[in-house]
Amino acid sequence: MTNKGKFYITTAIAYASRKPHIGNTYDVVSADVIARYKRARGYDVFFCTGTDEHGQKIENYAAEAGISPQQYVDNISAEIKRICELLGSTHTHFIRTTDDYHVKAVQKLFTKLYTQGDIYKDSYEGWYCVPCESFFTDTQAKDGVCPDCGRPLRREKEEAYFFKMSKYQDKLLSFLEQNPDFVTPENIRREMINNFIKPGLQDLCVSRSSFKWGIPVEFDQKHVVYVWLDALTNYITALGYSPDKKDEKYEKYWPCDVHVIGKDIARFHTIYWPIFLMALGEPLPKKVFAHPWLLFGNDKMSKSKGNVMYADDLVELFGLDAVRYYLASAMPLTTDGSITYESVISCFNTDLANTFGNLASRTVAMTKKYFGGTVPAPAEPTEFDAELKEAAKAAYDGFVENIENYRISDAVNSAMELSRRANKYIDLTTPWALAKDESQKARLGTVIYNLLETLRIASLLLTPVMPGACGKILSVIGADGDEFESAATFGALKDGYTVGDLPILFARVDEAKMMEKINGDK
RNA sequence: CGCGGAGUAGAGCAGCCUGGUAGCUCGUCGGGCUCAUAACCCGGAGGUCAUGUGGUUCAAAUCCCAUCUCCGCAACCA
Repeated sequence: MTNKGKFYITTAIAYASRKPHIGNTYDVVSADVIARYKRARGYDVFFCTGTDEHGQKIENYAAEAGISPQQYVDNISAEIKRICELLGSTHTHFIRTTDDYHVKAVQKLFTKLYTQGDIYKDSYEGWYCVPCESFFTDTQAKDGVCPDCGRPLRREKEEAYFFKMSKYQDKLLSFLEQNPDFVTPENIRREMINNFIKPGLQDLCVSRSSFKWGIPVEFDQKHVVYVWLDALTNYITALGYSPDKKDEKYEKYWPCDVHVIGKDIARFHTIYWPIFLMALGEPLPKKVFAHPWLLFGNDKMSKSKGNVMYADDLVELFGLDAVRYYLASAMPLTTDGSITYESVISCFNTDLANTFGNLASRTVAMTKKYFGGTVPAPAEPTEFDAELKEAAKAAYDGFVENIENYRISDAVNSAMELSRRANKYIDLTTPWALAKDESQKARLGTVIYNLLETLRIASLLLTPVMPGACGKILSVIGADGDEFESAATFGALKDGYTVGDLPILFARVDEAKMMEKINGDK
């Protein structure tokens, strides 16, 4: 496989305050699908995810739990890491903002920005809740009470360091105007330009002195670095970046090819992050992919609504491949996606059990029944064969085109479309009828070969999404070493191989029974 | 008030940029097949594409304008 160069992909780091629900993990799954795909194409992939572990909220939660903030984030971070692994994430690095190398790099970079005049000392003013020890914005505090505890807020001031956003505003605007592809989807870019940049950027508060749980400012120890200068810089510190020395890894992988994030933090990634990098004199990332949210039905998932779904439960009920498939296929590009147990069951039965799993099952079964399990060599093609080959080509092209543009659900659907087409091919060619006529043996061989080959192609395409099931199929039909790009060529499957046993990959789910089980567990 | 989306068959979505017989999945009704996980295949029914019987055009879901409804953002909560 030829090396196509490097590919650096990141997810947003998860805030280590609470256990994440399935919607929070979409980042990781979608980034993992892309990372696996890129690796399969021959890229040297660096895939980074991790946890954001500082801040007032964590300090408060730790105090409630009666443990130190460090103990608290150790627990949550381990839990988040476990969930990433449970979901099959193939990240190459898991960063924690409490990691020593990150802390040191952030301190140095803060000092550098201060020394060069991008950071200055002033005071921060906002609505403050004394019991919660938290500041809130005007919109958050619109009723004059704390959005967390409901008690009255009061106007407070504290000393803080600020970053001069205004200084880089024009540069950022022209960058965004000249790089319309920087943000996907495009509407986010318009929103940022119109709402924030054109009216004039406010300087950003980058330190706090009202709480302690954060990275101390080197030259002014009563301050800790506040949020974004700590969190966003993970993308470069993970590669060993520090203002005074750039690691070899940094030189190799930066700039980032794509930051996968939720749309809610688009502002920080398309405005503050590029500006921080400009100030540091480093190249900007190539793309920010801001995906929509995964809603429960039509509602935002929240504990108080009792509609939260977790990765653990879904994987236990449906299996890893199915959960990944659902997430990859159910998320539209610009509007929010939706998940319910019913929709997962329906997707599972329709796409995975009936269409894809059953295609694999019947194809392998016919190979055994008609050819003793040996992959037959193809003979003279007919028009049905040509149509199937065209469909395979279209599936490959569609998959690649879509995934390269981060249209993951469209990519998945391209592959599934091929499976549907193959099921139709079986009806058109009626192999069971051919089998009754000895003179049709060669024709039957061609049909079975074409089906196995189609199965190989569909499986290769879907491997980044469902590595388990697809890997199993490929190994059973003797194609487990095949490169992704061989899916572009119909006929790459070698004949003469004896197929193995294929277990039921996706056993149909009885919706009523499954719902009973789910509701019983609650 | 501002900014960004969305409004297309019972449900979920695509199509809109680059106008030209309204498409996909599920569901539903009818038929076919038996290799397969009661799966698979074919066909039917079902939409005045939010509204304005608005503008541009030979032609508009697609471009323009106005209105209505829903959602998100509105800057220091990640």
